[in-house]
Amino acid sequence: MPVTIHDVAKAAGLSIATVSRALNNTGHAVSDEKRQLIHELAAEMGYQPNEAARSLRTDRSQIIGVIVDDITTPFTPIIIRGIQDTLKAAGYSCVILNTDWDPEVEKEAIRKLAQHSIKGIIFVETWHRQATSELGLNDKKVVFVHRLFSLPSLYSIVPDEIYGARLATQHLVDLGHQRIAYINGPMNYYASTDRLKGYQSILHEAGIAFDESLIARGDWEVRSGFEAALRLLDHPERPTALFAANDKMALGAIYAAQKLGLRIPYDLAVVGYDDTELASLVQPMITTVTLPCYEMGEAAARMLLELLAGSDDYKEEQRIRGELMIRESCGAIAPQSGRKLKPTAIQRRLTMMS
Amino acid sequence: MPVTIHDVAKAAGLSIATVSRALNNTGHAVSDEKRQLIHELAAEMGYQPNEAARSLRTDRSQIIGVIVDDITTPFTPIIIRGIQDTLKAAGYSCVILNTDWDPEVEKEAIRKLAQHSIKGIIFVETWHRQATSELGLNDKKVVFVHRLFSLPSLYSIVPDEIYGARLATQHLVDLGHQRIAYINGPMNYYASTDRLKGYQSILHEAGIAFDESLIARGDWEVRSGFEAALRLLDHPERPTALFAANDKMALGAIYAAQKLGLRIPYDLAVVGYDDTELASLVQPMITTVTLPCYEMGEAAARMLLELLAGSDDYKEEQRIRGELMIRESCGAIAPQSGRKLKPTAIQRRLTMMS
DNA sequence: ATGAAAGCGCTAACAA
DNA sequence: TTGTTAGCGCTTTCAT
Repeated sequence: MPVTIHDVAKAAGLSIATVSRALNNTGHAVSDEKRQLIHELAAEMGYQPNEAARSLRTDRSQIIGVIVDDITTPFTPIIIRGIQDTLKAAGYSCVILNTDWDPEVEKEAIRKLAQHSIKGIIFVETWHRQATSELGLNDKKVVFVHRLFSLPSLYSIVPDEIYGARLATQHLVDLGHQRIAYINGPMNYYASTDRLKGYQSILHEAGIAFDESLIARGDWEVRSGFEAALRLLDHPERPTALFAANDKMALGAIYAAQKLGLRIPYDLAVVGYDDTELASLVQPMITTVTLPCYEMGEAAARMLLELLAGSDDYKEEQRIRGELMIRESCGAIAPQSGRKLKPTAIQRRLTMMS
Repeated sequence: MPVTIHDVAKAAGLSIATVSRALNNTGHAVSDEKRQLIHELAAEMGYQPNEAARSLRTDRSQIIGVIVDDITTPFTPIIIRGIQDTLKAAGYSCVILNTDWDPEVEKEAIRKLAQHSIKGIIFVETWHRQATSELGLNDKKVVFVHRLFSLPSLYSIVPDEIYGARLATQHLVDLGHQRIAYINGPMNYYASTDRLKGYQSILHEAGIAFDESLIARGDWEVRSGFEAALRLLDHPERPTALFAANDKMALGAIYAAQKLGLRIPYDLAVVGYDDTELASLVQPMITTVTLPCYEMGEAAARMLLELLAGSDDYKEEQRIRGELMIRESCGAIAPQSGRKLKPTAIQRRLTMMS
């Protein structure tokens, strides 16, 4: 039988009201003496306030719902960690619900959360965003992270795809490349359209004419990168560099180049995107741009915390920047590039392996 | 203002008790007519029972706590999905808490869960198992999944490592290999000791003498597999096959072989373990044994459900079997192996790529 | 500064 | 078959 506030009150010879006040650091005055006594007793007796009773009474819990579409992607768990760490520091816990891209399951999840006098909800990569307006969720605070398809919206955190693509492309330009091919992802992803924009903007700034024939489209998978690169490298004026919209397609491109007898990075420099584990595991290790998942999670949690704290100004969509991870596939650390960068731990490891 | 049971009762012209009984399918009799009316009304009004009130009253919630050590491994999210899908079908939701291998955080997590009249807890890969006995968790049902270091115990679900290693080794033996090297993981993992046992048992059954000089140890990372294989392949009687205790080390071994000018799988057949995404992404694609994460999650959830249903017989540790994924690195599908297997979709894809 | 008491929404024992 | 009611453990007015 768990110890209740009554047990503590009895032990202290005080009323439950006083115990509650002492323990909750409410504004209400409690003499230091009794407060101290109560705290000691509570700790000693192992008193754990019953959260169900507390939230029944106050209609607020310290729980945030996190609804994710797919917990098995490489990105989602990291976003969750960012959210959880930030929220934990503020005294909240998370209920994580996985919807598996099923709008019905998502509705059900929202219903579940609504039952629990949840304070707010963070949607991760959620498809069925329209959920907000439905389901009497109006009063709850809602934040979105990592929008994949839907329109830009208030209260959301997304990666700065344009910036990331600019980083990648600029790096290739800095390395002296003029003919830079680009393998894009499927059309309906923001990651595709924005990364293309970033690529184009750097080309423009560098005074390099945009060449449609240097663009191909894949479906994020290795295979599609392989096939796209095969076509791209068949170009009469073969590109000397290639930027792929994700690491898997970059890997496919590397395989294609190797099949054609081209050496990476000497005959073709390759840069990927996402910085998935893959990028630092394969040979050559892939230079890539990080998707700042952890930071996105943090930002989402912070935004929700602000909302919860009563800040009622509209929150604009917030873009989080990733960074360039220079590794082997781009040639930046190869001796003949003319530039010697201080090798990172990963780069040193690589050197020893090859 | 959310609609309560009182609102429904008033609308139906009945007492709240009747509404409660109708909605909860309790044993208590309710006339079909009123039951129907109540259900319609509840749906129409969007009635959501307040879970806090319900669990305050009944001291039981439909929530299961899932405590994981590291949500960012490739395995944990899949285990979670297995747990969640199974539990959801039984009407439970999960609270997922990530401890980041910190025993203090774990204690805190358990405390948090205890406050919420949680029904049971599933620990995933948890280091600090001793938690069970502490913290007044005695009355709660607890199940463990994927023990990494601790002793075998009741109420736990683990992968059948010995079986998996037997699968891998037998495959190599079937392919005609006699000198099969093995790269093990760190000593303190069950995955290491048991996979070694499986390897040895097949050798024994095949009448192949165990040769200590064919064994090396890595730390699960690519680099260690690379170095281990370099040593192993330097053997006067070079092994013709190599089994690595995980996919990353298998990849390292492949790199080592390639560096030595050996062709995979012709000069060296390689089999990995875990079936991480990596295994089907690299060239050559790695033959490997699956770690049945989803099934382990399912089994854990089922075990907890049984416990919750009142089954009070002790549950022995349950071992879940993975399966062999035949791909390129072992030579089983190469023409000169003398055996032609029906290629899987993945294998077909691979053929097209090489 | 402290206590008494109401009541959050619900379930279940008891009455009718 | 239905209704009345106590009370789960807590916070928070209102008294004192």
